[in-house]
Amino acid sequence: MAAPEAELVLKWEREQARLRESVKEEDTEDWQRSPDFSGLKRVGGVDLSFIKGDDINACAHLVVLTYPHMKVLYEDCKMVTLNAPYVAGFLGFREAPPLLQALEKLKNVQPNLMPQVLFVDGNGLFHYREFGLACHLGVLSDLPCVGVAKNLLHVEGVVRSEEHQSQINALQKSGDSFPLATTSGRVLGKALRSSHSSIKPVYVSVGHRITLDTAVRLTHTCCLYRVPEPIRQSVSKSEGHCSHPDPVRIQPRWWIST
DNA sequence: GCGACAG
DNA sequence: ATCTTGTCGC
Repeated sequence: MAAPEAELVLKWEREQARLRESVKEEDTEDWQRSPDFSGLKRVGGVDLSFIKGDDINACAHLVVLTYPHMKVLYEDCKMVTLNAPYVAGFLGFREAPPLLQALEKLKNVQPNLMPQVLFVDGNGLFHYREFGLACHLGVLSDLPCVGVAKNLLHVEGVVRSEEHQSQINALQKSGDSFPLATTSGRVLGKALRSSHSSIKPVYVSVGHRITLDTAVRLTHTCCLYRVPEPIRQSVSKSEGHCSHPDPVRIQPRWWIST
């Protein structure tokens, strides 16, 4: 019951190591060098959303927004069935295939709307083996990608310690950040206070074809709220565009006595 | 040894 | 990831 998982994980680890070699940690686009990102017109976001008791069926969502105004240019949502289980550290094998399909579809129907950078819900290089979902999608699509996680993954000495909490408390204003350094000293990501109204940071890391500093700066400019608009709109738009098993219904409020 | 562990 | 309910403040 638990045994077959081990071989799969070994196979996945080898695959991650192989794909890791293709990750580009540099700014490969002209707009990335510009102080105000001039030349950047389209930013994308991808996400999978689930319904309560079901962890194999999901809605794969892709949105493309204008930059810098964050107006919707394109949105696509499709119900998919996932083949791989959720295992922390191997999100890519579960979520990348349907998201790549969505990108492929966009390329076929509206190639002119292909995003110049993609925001991914999850980590990039800030990962056990420096190959999170954002790297996985980046390498396989060859699109610049930024990983933005809402929760801290415990990577090589980076943990939710009192030290970490005090660093969070020191983030005074939107745009402030601190590096996430492993025991060996390598900075794999940054915790960013992305909005004025939220003290809880997001964890930004390189997915592909972008530097960490550019990724953090770009993420900040795409945030109206804590979560960058491309990802936030993917999440919220999934309702109403995907088929839900049951329509909303009124529940009897049994706790009210009459 | 046990638990922690993106979505 | 997803569920739930109220509460607080601008």
